[in-house]
Amino acid sequence: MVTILSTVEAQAPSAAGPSGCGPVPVPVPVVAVPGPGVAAALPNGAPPGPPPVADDSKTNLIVNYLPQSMSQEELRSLFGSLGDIESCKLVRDKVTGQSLGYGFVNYVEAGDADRAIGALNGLKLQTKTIKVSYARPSSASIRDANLYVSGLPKAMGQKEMEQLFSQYGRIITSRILVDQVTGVSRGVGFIRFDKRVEAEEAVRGLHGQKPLGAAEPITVKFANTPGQKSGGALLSLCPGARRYGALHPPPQRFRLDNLLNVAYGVKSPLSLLPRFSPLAIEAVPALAGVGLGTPGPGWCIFVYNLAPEADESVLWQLFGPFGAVTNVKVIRDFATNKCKGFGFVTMTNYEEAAMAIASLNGYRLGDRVLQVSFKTTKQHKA
DNA sequence: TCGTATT
Repeated sequence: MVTILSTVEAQAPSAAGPSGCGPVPVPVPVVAVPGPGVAAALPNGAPPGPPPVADDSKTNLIVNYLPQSMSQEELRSLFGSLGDIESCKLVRDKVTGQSLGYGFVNYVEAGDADRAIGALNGLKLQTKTIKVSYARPSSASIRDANLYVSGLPKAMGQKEMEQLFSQYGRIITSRILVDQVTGVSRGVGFIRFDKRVEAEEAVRGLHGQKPLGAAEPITVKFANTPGQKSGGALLSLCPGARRYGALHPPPQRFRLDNLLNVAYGVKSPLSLLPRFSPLAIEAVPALAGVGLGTPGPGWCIFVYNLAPEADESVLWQLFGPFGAVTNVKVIRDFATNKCKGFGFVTMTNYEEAAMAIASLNGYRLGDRVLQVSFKTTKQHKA
């Protein structure tokens, strides 16, 4: 484990991840670094060129679309399974302390950052699909670059909207809101530009304009910032409610086939899943975190019949969709570093853990059938 | 008709 160090501020310029939402292929961004124009020696004899700013453009990741309940420690646990972490920060609301749903992970090694993108981008955690990409260098010029667009033709898709806006700058993300039932566009979307000046230009150029063939003009304005409310009464401040847990949203109805096929590309019909009931013996709320499971809060789950190549990200992918996962561990042979066939997962909430066990026990992962259960306590091991 | 991407 690595001690948390202060985040390095300065970064060399780099490209950001691709535009678009959700799990998308992440090309390794390479952008030429605009160097200083002059290379003259300094009076003090110091070497010419830029000051020795730390270049974390290849180690520092931004993680978006994190579940609301995910803590910084869980973020560290998730990404720490891929390599040593230099720093890790979950961004929170200054007033309430609530997660803003994104964070930064800076690895020691660039190769680990690259692997983390490959392993964790698109990971499903509860209701979210996280996005992992290289962080752009922090700068005031990239803030407040998010636009709200309404009045879009219902037939306009994300791609078309991007085409419309891309003439004004580089698009970081875009989204069109759709009716949850019908899936039809609500005519409302968001465009985040790389630079605020690009967004400003887009407002000037597109607000009140009619897209090609459209009947109505579109509205283009800056989107609300996270602090602003959009509708109902403002939630009362809850200074003490920084820790999730008690007020966890109920588990969703999971589509295992979707959730797991995305992660593994395997076919596994729900009909193959065992359906034993998650027994009630240990289901005494007051006893959560004791008895079964580990020291520390949560429910420890034993996972057996993992492949030798299994790593922590596999366990995150398997259990993350079911609810709050605080820790995962693959047990490896010391000499070979291969998985010894089993591992452990800690989940915060009993109901979610029980659902994960009920769903994943007997699940076929590749050519293996997993055995999943609550970890049994081996007492008195001195 | 406003989900949450720059520490």
